[in-house]
Amino acid sequence: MISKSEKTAKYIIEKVAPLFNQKGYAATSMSDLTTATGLTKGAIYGNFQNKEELAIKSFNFSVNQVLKSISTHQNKNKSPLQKLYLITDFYKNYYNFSKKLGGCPILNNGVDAKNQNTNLHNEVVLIINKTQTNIAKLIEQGIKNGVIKRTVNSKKFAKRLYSHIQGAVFMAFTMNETNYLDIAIEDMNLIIKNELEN
Amino acid sequence: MISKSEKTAKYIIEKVAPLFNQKGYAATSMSDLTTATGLTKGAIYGNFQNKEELAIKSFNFSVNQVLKSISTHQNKNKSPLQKLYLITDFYKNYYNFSKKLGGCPILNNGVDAKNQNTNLHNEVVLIINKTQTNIAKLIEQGIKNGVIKRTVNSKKFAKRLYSHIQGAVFMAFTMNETNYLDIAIEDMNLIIKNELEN
DNA sequence: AAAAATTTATACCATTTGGTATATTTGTTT
DNA sequence: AAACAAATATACCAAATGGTATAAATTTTT
Repeated sequence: MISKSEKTAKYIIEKVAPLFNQKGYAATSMSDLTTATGLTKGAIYGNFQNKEELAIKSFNFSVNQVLKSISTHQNKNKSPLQKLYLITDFYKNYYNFSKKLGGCPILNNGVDAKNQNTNLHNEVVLIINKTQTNIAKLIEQGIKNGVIKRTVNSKKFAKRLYSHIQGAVFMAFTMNETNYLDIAIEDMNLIIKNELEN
Repeated sequence: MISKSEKTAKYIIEKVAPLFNQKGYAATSMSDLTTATGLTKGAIYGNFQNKEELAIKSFNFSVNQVLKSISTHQNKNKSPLQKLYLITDFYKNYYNFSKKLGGCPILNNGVDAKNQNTNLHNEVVLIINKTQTNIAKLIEQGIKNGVIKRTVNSKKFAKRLYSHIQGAVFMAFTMNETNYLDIAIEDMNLIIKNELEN
């Protein structure tokens, strides 16, 4: 059975996550949160210990939106190599997708939390490591299956891919130009084709 | 003759720029600024209209530190192609270099100002456009000199290079791992060699 | 439906926020 | 050195900050 507070806790996070994502931890005030939810401080502090806990759960909520969507997208193909192409393909629409979340949660919280909120920052690092590990695993699978060159350094490639994508995400958002994503995707697809494929 | 206030204005900016860069505009309070400078609000508001003006001037100060350093580095060679290599080479030490500034001002303010401070964000866009134009000009010079392939799209390449670098800067800082920069530099150098050089 | 437990709203707290008016100090001219 | 101007410090402002104690309302259990 789902309790009342579990429901409202979820409701609060949904309403509040885009705000934290846009404005950052410190710049998002309690009054921002009450107006966004239409609830009072009592309701918020009744469901979360403090602002930080809410911010971290909001970040994880936003990130999970992204991860779930990537995962769904990747289910279109079973080949690890094609799953890699589906990652770059996912980011074709990432500007519009993440705009609904208030921007890319990894980028925004990575920068915002860096010198402000250690716990939140650790959360970001965790997610990045997790994602990179997943990419590396795909490559190792591809190597096993014989579709990816045995010489490829899986961890290094994961870093390359992630770094490349996040750079394009940053540029797309600050310059308000989705073109940056297209360019990076083109780049990555070529790299996968030329350097990975057997 | 340099006036007293010009001196202190400069002093304030120097002391305050890293703070704004680290914490962001909204999260940097006036009391942060007074403690960092050892001055009072009176002194600060006597030299700057408001927090925003100081933040923008601080950003430009930080960015100029970067631009001047790149420029000096580039003076080591006159060939436009070599000047491109000197850009990627500059970023080899960018982690330690920009750490002194409180992080990469472009990255930090690009993300922070995006949904918070339009004027500051416009400043970031201006600098990025300026830098990309400079890169594009180098390529066009290289084409004229016959060292760079005539087929290269200078503006597109500038975007690629900038995006690639900023991605590595983001990853290096959030993951606290300079390795990301090395990987991106290796990548870019190869791209320059394989796609640009005649 | 009554009682108990949970959840939300209200009213408050000390502290801090960006900003200003004015007094005091400092530097510059005469 | 006196008079003037410029720059800095002090004292203040209303509004907003994150957070809490408690009262009121709502669920849940009996």
